[in-house]
Amino acid sequence: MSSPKKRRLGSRYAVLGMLSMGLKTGYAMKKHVEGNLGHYWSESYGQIYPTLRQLVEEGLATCSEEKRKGKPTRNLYAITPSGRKELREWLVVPPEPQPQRSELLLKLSLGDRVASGKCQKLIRDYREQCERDLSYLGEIESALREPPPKHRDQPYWLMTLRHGRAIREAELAWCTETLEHLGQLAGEEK
Amino acid sequence: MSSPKKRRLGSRYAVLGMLSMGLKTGYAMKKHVEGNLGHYWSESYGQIYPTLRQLVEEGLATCSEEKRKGKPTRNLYAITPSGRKELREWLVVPPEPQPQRSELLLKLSLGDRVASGKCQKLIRDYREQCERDLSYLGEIESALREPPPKHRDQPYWLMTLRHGRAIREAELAWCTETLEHLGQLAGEEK
DNA sequence: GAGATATATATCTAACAGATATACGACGCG
DNA sequence: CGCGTCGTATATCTGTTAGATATATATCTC
Repeated sequence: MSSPKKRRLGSRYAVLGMLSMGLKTGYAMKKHVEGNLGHYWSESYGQIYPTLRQLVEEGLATCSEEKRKGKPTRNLYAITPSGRKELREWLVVPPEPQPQRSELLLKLSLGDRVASGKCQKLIRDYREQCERDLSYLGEIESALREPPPKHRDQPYWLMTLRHGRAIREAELAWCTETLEHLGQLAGEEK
Repeated sequence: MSSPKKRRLGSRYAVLGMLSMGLKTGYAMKKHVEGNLGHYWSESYGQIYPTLRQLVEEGLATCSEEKRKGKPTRNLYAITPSGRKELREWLVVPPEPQPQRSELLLKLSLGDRVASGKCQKLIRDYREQCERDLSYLGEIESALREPPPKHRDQPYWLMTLRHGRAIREAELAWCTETLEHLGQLAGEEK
């Protein structure tokens, strides 16, 4: 009885979280994910809109129509006290290890099947991606630090940015190391 | 016309890759993923078995029944030349950035909504997970280095292991740093 | 001989990514 | 002025995937 039920429900709490930050429309949430959370979260319309409807059904959010002259009517959502309660309860549950899936590492692990130059290209492309990510993270960080507004969540956002930076820098170093190893491997088989 | 179609199909190529390593049954593949690939790949029976059947349909693999006295009949699979070809073609395609989803960072970014001790617990639990991962990676690595067999893929497997190590060590350092920041935050609000 | 563990196959549900369809206003451009 | 494109906003569809469960037999352990 009382099976543990490991459903993930990430979208549900991501949406609740954005409601708790004051975001009001599904569209705004999608934009926020793309622009600010992209380095550690992703969300699609296909999850956001049904989730919002479900949250309203369950009483965790409310919805009101805003009719605007000339523009299409839009739905404005807001979190309710029970929504805040459920969010807080979820926030303190330690996350279980998430399934890992790195297409890059899967490809690299099968590198013996292709010419060695192809593997090196894979790693070089990835290194460039990491560098692009790092400059993107830098942009978000300066935007976040600059003006005086100081959003209440700012210190926490900085922690997630530092995480992104730490990971990307470690990957950069790994790319360099791995390119050396691949070079040695190519040399040996001459 | 000719839309790019960004289907991921990771399971398809993971299974093809395992066939190319000589793994013969769905069960063996699942065990291999759990025991050796766990740090960068995951796969479930629900993907492995239908994928094997589909590969046979498409001529990328063959299947033969092995009847054994006393034991249930099992299906033995093998990769075909066209299977190897399709695998090699996929291996050299640079992976597109994969969707990121870190439940830990999502929770941390909303840390303002809970008592500061709860956030610190989240990070401490995660740090322990990283330490467990590191010792698990160390076990795989020593098992891989020890005897003389020297599987042809061994050098590539070591590269993926070094990746896992690099990431976990970076996360460990980030945990320590983040715990300090959280401590300062808790102190300020006194 | 009872119960747990390992081998082996198969299938279901719900969660999720990515794409597409629709509609309207604003903006730029020649 | 008309055209295309971009930004706002909502909605839905398809295919991929995670995780759980059902089944059956052999072997190992107490």
